[in-house]
Amino acid sequence: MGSAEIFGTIERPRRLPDEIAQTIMSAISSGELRIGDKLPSESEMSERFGVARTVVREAVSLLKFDGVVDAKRGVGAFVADRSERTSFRISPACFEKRREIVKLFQLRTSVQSGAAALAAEFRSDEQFEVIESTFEELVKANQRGPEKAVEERIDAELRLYRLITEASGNSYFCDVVSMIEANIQTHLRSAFLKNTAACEFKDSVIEEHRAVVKAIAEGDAEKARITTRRRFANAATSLAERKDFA
Amino acid sequence: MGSAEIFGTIERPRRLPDEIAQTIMSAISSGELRIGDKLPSESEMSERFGVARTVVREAVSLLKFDGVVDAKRGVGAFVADRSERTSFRISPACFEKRREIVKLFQLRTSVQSGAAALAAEFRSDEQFEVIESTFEELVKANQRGPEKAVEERIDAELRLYRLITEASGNSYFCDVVSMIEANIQTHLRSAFLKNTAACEFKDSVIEEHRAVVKAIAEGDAEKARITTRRRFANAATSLAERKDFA
DNA sequence: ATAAAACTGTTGTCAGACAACTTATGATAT
DNA sequence: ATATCATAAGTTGTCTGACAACAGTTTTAT
Repeated sequence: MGSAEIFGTIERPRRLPDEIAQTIMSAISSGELRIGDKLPSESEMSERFGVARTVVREAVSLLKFDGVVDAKRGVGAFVADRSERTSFRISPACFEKRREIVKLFQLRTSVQSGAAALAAEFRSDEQFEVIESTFEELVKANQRGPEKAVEERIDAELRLYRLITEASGNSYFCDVVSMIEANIQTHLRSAFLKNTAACEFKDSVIEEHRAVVKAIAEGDAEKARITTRRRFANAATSLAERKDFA
Repeated sequence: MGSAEIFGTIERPRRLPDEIAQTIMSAISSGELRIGDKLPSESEMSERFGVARTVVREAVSLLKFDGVVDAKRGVGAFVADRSERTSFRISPACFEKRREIVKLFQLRTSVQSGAAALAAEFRSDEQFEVIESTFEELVKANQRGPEKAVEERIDAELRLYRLITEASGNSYFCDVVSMIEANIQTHLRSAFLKNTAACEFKDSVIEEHRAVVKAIAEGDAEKARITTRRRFANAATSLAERKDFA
């Protein structure tokens, strides 16, 4: 447990453009820069931040690509309307607070249950075979005891729901889920990987998984939706009840 | 209707870095560049594409920011694992095909119904008042006839579900929904705005909206989820049945 | 008074340079 | 021959300066 405190959060060598993009972005979301406002010129920002103009350009280029700002040659760069945005991104900075993770779990639950419903409807037989065998792996890992097969268990769990999502036939679900999943996982892992796994190590959890797989086997979209939601809602609850959940 | 064919899709002055980022991105998603592969050096790409290195840098910087590639100084840039990605983005290029819009509708349905459920649970009374009055505006606009208040009707509809999403208290839902919404809307608008609106101009639709609002009023999360899903699933169906849906 | 031209400011692109860093190669010492 | 160290080459990160393309404003010429 102490290891988390010894190392703390790694501080990777931040890139200058990312840093500046974040700065501008927070100025926008804080309301300091409102919709339609003109950003300072690249030269001015380069002076103000004390970096080269190329760095500022890269930063602004990120925001343009996300549709956060809109630049007109010869005029300037302006804060775009929120509805112009073309990306959804999870800022790593938000993960200090447990509330953020709970919110991500809510979104995950919603999306994942929708994916399961589609999977029940549109899966191919080949896809289901892989899903079923992955579930069997999960069961087997679970039988080996709480301490032993932690990694295998988590791995099988992740694979299972990734496969289900892919079976939905909708790549948008895959993209959203994998992104949320990755964020939750990394930030949870670094904090208390084993405890989390051990805590969720119950037969009732396996039964919840089984219900999902069964619903998909039967092609029952509605049941797949409900069972998936139940599973993830319970996961969120058991997470929220952890006292070591900083 | 002809106007859409006369003008076709606008071709805005593409930015070079965006173009190159897309190129690299498609090389990755097509499997030409696999996970862990090293990208050509910036100098080499700048030669191959016939652009300055700064342009290539901006392009790569976009991909780095999205977590699609990971660059190490002194070594090179490598294709990252999919799970490292930190953004979900809808590529505008995908909108030629109606299937893509249907897929987006599926995701929208899932997310929006989850947001409605949360809204039913956590909304404040102030928030509900605004939701209710917006619904009243929608009803009023609807009563003015199919041809007259098209804009008002669409506007009220958008506002209504934006408010509901905000009432969920989870900003992630807002971000995802507003992004999907914007994409669907713009690409639908340009094609056949009025017909779509007129086609969905039925009292039954209003009743579906009313059911959602009622569920939120009662604080019934489950009912809010179901009614919202029904509404959006029907919208998707009526869209898919359009013969002028290119 | 009006129209054309020059000027200014901004974004987009280009070219070259150096710093920081990693890896591989070759030289040197044992 | 082997191990160790110095050197060189290659790559990303940053800096500097310049010019092109474009929009808006001011000045000037008719």
